[in-house]
Amino acid sequence: MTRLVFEKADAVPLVAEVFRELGFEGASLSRITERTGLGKGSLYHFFPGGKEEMAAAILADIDAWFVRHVFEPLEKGEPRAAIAQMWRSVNTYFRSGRRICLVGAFALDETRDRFAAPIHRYFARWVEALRRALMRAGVEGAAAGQFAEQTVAGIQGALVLARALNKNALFTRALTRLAQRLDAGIPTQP
Amino acid sequence: MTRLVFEKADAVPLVAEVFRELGFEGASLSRITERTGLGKGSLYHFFPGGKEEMAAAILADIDAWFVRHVFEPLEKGEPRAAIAQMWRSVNTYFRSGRRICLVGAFALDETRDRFAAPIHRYFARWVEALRRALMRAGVEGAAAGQFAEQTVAGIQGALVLARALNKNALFTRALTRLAQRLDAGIPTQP
DNA sequence: ATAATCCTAGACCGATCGGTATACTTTCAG
DNA sequence: CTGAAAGTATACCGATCGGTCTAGGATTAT
Repeated sequence: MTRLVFEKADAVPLVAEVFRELGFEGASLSRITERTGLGKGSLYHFFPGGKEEMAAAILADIDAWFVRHVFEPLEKGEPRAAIAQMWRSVNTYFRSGRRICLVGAFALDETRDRFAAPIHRYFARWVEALRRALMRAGVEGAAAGQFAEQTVAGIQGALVLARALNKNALFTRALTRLAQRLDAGIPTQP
Repeated sequence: MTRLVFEKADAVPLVAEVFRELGFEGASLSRITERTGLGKGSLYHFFPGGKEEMAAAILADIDAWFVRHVFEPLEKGEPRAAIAQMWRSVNTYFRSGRRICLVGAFALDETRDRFAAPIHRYFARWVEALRRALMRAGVEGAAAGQFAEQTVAGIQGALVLARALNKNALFTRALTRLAQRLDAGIPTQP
C-alpha cells in the first residue's frame, strides 16, 4: 500500500484533471479511481461528501489560483502590468489551449445549478476586476465594462473553438489578438 | 396509447433539448423519457443505435439548420446581407442566450472524441463560410480569417459567459458588439 | 374488414452507478 | 516500542444505467 498522495491538496488537482476531461456526469467513481490511482477509500477519506465535494473543492482550488495569479493583480497592481500578467497566466493555465476551463464547462449544462454560486463568483470577479483595471488605466466607464466582458467571453470562446477544431494554436493566436485589441483601447501612458 | 410523435424528425428536437440541458453523459434514458414523454420503445424504434445515434441525429439536425440559415447564405448570397442574416439567425437560434450551443458543449469534454467529425465540420464550415464572405465583401485575406475565427469564438464565449452569470441580456449585447466590430472591418460599399 | 405495418408501454437484463463499511497498512508522537 | 491517527483496498449495497424484448394498440393500404 504505497502512499501516492499525502494530503487532500495533492488529490484535488489529480481529480480535477478527470473532471476536466470527462465532465461532472462523465466522471464516474471508477473512472476517477482508474485515472488517478486513488481508490474509493482514499477518495471518500478526503472527500466524505463524494463527487459533489470533490467538484466543490476543485472549483475552490481553481478560484484560488485565479485569485492569486489574475484577480488580485488586476485589483491591486499597476493595471497595465496586471493585464500583461493576465495574458501570460491565462495562456499558461490553459496550457496554450490544450486544457479547458472547467468552470465554463460546468456552466453549460445542468451542473451549473449545483454550483451556481462559485461559477457566478468566478466569472463575475474576473470581469469586474478587469473592468476596474481598465478604468484605472484610463478607459472610460461604459467602454471598460464592455471590453472586460468581451475579453473574458473571447477567452472562453477561444477554448471552445480550439478544442472543437482540435487546433490549439488557435487559442494562443486568439489570446494575442484579444490582447492587442485591449491594448488598442487603453490610452497611451501619460 | 396516444401518439405524441409521428416521425423521427419530430423526436429529434425533443431529445435535443434534453441533451442540451443535461449534456451527453447527463442525459440518461430515463431522464430523456421523462422529459420528452417518449418511452424507451419509441426511442429505440427511432434510434436503434441508442444514445449515440440520438446524439448523431441531433448534431446532423443542428448542422442542417445552420447550413440553411447561416452557412449557405454566407457561401452563396450577397455577403453584407448574409452577415446581417447570420446575426439575426444566431440570436434567434440561441434564444437570446437562453439556449446553449450543443456542438460547442460537446467539444469541451471527452464527448468530443465520439463526435469529432461532425463537431469539426460544423465549426470549420462556419469559420470558412464567414471568412470567404468577408473577403467577398472586400476584407483582405489574413484579416478575414482572423475576423471569422474571432467572431465564431466570440459567439461561443458569449454563450458560456451569459449562462455562467445567468444574465442572458449579456448574450444579445455581445452579439451587437461583435456585429459592430465586424461591420467596422468591412470596407464601405463601393 | 382485415392484414401488415408502425409505434408504444414497460418488464426485464447484466453492468455500472455513487456511496458505505470494514479490515488492513503506514505514519508518527509519546 | 507502542498505540492512535491517517490513509488505503476492496467487498458490498440498493439504485440506476444503457439496452433488449415482448405484447399489444394505432394506422394504413387493400
